Amino acid sequence: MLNYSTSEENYIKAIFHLQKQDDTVTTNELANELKTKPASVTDMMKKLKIKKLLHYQPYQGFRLSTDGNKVALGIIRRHRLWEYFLAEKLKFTWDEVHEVAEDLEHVTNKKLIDKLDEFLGFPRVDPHGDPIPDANGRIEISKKIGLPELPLNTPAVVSSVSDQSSEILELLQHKKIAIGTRLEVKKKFDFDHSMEVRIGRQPAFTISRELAENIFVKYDT
Amino acid sequence: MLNYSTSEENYIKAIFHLQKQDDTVTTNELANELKTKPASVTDMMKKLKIKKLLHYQPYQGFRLSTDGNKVALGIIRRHRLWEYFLAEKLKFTWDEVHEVAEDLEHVTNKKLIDKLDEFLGFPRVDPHGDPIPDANGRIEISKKIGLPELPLNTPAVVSSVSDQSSEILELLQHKKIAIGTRLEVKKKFDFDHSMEVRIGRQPAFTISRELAENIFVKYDT
DNA sequence: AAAGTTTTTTAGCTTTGTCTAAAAATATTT
DNA sequence: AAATATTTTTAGACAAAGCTAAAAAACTTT
Repeated sequence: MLNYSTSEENYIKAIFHLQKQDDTVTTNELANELKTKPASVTDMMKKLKIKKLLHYQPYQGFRLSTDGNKVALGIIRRHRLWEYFLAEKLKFTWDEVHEVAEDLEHVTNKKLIDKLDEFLGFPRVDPHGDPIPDANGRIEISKKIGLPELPLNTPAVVSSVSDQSSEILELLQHKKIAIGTRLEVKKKFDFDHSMEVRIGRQPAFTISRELAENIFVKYDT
Repeated sequence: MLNYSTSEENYIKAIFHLQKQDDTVTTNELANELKTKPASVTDMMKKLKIKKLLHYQPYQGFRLSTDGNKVALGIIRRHRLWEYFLAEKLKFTWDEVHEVAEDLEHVTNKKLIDKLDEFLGFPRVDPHGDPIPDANGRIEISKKIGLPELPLNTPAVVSSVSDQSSEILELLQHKKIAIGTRLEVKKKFDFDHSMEVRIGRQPAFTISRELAENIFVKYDT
C-alpha cells in the first residue's frame, strides 16, 4: 500500500463518509465538508483519479474505487484505534477524542497501528460506538457489546442480558439495571475486572466481572 | 506557544542537537544533518529568524534563541515520551522506536502529551537513556536510574546499589549481579512488581521488588 | 596580500495545495 | 424551449518548502 499526503487522506476519508448517505458525492458537498473551495476539490479529484483511488468523470460526481475504499478503511482504522486509546488509556472524555485522533490518524506506520491494536486488546468499536476495521480492512457490522468491552465514560443503553436465571435478575433488580437503562462505566479495575458503573447522576456503584460479562449494551446516540 | 510546521520543527530540533557539541551551527552542518541542500537551510534560517526563534546574521552561523530553545524542548519532550510509550507499552524494541517517534512528535496537542506523560508515570528518561523534559521544559541532568524505572529490553550497566548490607550483597552475589554487570529487564509484573532480568545470553531470572529498588543502573551506550 | 578554495547566499524554477474570478456545463423555471 | 440559476471546471496566482546554478563572502594558502 502506497503512502498518501495528509491532504489526500482527508479527502478520501470525507468521500468515504459522504458516500454512505448519498451514492455519489458532489463537488460542493465535499468542499463544504472539508471547509475548502469547490475549485480545490476539483483539483484534488483529478489527482486521486490519476492515482486510481476514485471513479470520476467531470460534472458527474465521484465515488471511491475498490482501492480508494481500502485506503479509507486504513485511515478509519487508525482514527478509531487512537480514539479508543485516548478514551480508555489517557482518560480523555468521549467528546474530546475525535479532534486529537484527526492528527494521530495520519501517522501511517503499519507496525505501530497493529501493535497499538494488540495493546488495546483488539477493540471492535471506538468510544462513539463505530466499528474499528481490522488489520485487513474488514469491518464488523455493529452488534451488541459486552459491558467489559464498553469504553469508559461512554453513554450506553442496556440491550440484553445473556444469562436469564432468577439469580442474575435478582441482582440486576437490586442494582436497578434493566433493559433500556442508560449507564456509563466510570472505572475498570484490572485486579479483579470489577467496574464502577453510573446511572444518570446517581453515585457510581460496583459491578463484578461475572455480572458485567452478562450485560450487553448498545451505544446511546 | 505558537504552532510550527513539521519542517520548521525538524530544523529547530536539528539545531538544538548540533549546538550542543559546537557552540554555533553552520549551514553545511545543518544541511548534512537534515539531508537537504545548503540553499534550503538559508531559506529556513531567514524564516526562523523572523519568528525570533534563532540568532542569525548572514555568514555567521546560528544558534537558537531563548524562545527557540523552548520550542526545541517541547519537540524533544514529545519525541521521548512517544519513544518510551512505544518501548514500554507497545513492546517495540530499543532500536525501532526512534523512527516512529519522528512522526508522532509532530502532533502538537499539549493535553495529549501531558496525559500521555501521566499515563506513563512521568518517566524521566527515554529508552535510550536520554532525559525527558517535563511539562515546563525542564530537563534533568542524567542521573542514576533505579531498576524499576528501566524500560524493558534496554541494555544497562549496574552503577550502584543503595543498600550495602551483607544480606543484599549475598543475594546479589548469588544472582551474579555486580557493579558493571550488563543486564536487561525482560518483563515486569504489575502484581508484585517483580521482574525478569537477563544477563547476556543466559536465561532470564526473577528479581523481587525489594531487590530491584536497590539496584541502580546507567544506560549502556 | 593576492590567489585559490570553500562556504554561504541569492536568484529563479518546481511541486503541492490552496485561492479568486471567469467560463462552461448542467438544472430549474417560466 | 428559452431564460435564468446553480454547480462545476478552468485559468491564473500565491505560499511553503524544496531544488540547481551562479554570485558573493569568508577562509586558506602560498
